[in-house]
Amino acid sequence: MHKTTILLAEDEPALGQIIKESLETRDFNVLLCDNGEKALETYQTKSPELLVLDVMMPKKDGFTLAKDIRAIDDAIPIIFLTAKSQTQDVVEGFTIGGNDYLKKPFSMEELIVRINNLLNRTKVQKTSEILQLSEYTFDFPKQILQFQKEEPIQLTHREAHLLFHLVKNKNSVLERSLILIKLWGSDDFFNARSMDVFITKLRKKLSKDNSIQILNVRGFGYKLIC
Amino acid sequence: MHKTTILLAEDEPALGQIIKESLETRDFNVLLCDNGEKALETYQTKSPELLVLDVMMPKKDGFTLAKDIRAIDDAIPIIFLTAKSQTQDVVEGFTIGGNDYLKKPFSMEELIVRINNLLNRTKVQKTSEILQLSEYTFDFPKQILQFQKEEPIQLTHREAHLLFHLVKNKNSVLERSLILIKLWGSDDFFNARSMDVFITKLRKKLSKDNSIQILNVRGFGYKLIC
DNA sequence: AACCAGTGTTAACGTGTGTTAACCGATTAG
DNA sequence: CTAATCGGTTAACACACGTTAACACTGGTT
Repeated sequence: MHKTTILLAEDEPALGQIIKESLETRDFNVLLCDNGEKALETYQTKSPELLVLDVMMPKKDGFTLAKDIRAIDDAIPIIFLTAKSQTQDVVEGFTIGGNDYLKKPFSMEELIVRINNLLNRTKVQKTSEILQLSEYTFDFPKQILQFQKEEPIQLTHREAHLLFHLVKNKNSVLERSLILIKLWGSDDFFNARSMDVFITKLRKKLSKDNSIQILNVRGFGYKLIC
Repeated sequence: MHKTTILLAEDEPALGQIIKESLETRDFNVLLCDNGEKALETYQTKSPELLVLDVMMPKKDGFTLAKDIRAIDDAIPIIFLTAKSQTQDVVEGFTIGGNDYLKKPFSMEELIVRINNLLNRTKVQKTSEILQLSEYTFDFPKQILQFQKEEPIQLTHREAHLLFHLVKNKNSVLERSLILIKLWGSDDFFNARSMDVFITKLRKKLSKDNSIQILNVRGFGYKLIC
């Protein structure tokens, strides 16, 4: 599965690391830079989808950096992290287009909310949600599974989601309880039975290619190998 | 020059007055209400362009109020003012669409930035109600659906509205009950059957391009993908 | 008034999806 | 070896949704 890549420019190492880790637990891919120049380089080489920029930074401050990047890409969402001392006028001038800002100190929840907010607005159909599974093509948004050039199989919503999570964690174990909570809302006996049924269904639908297998790891969960 | 009208719902008189005056110096027209019910009334009679709602209010809290108003208008920007105690989950659930939130205490600059931010966004989005759907062109005001250069298909009022909401939420799930309340006024058995019929009609009319599909999400609603 | 076309609702019936149950085999602890 | 547990499979089931057609209502036309 495609992780959204976020460029984080923050010169204070401790804070940068905390934010980075917090975002990573939320399943973002985070590129941490400790000054504006590095951030610009990283932006150009790694093409992140969203920027979180500290305003006060050595080498190149957040606003100047944003200006430079805006000259190349005027759509990418930018979130500024500002200290109290920053004058409001400057901030305001930048809060147009895909921009937002957060005043330090802020909670991680606030940052995550703003990130998701901005991402939702600029979200376009992600080609990366069409996944290749050996000889199968799995289009998650369309809930379609196609073996080679055969007639595509329409998956149900549940099937698609379950498969999606399996693929996301392919070749590593996906915990039962995790998926039960995510798709069914709670890990109880009945939901677990229901999930078994869906595993069976997916196995059948994936049976045309025997290099793909959904393996059970007793007591832990499932592992999709391919 | 046209002043933007903002509805401010805040039960604490002192704070409400401060916010009102600050916004007025920024050339906004402010309608101050000290509870949710009054705010709903004011909304209906005065048609403000943006809402600033305190979450904790007597009579009708900010979230409930927002839900009610969203049923009528799903585009109007809403900013919630939340106390620290508010759980982040609830807040997050509301920070979609035209919503944002501010945690108390906040500075006036912060509020003004967010207001301008949301106003700018909705302005851009509002420009065109002629929507492109893969190979189809959908002119919502004219209720016309055209596939490539073929003869345009005239949609009925209901069809156009239903499609409009699907398109607006494309690639994400549009809740059944939401649309039932918005288009039919209430979510009951018969309206639900009626809606099914319209989904069928739309599917037929959109069938020329099979990259467009209206997928059902059992128990939740529909997802238009394209 | 009688007719008609267009629109939306209701009804009847059919299909699809997810849950539950029943039964079974496999694995592991005692 | 035996019992307990976990997972696999199939089928039955309930109910959400799909489809078609008949019906009712509206407003316009003759």
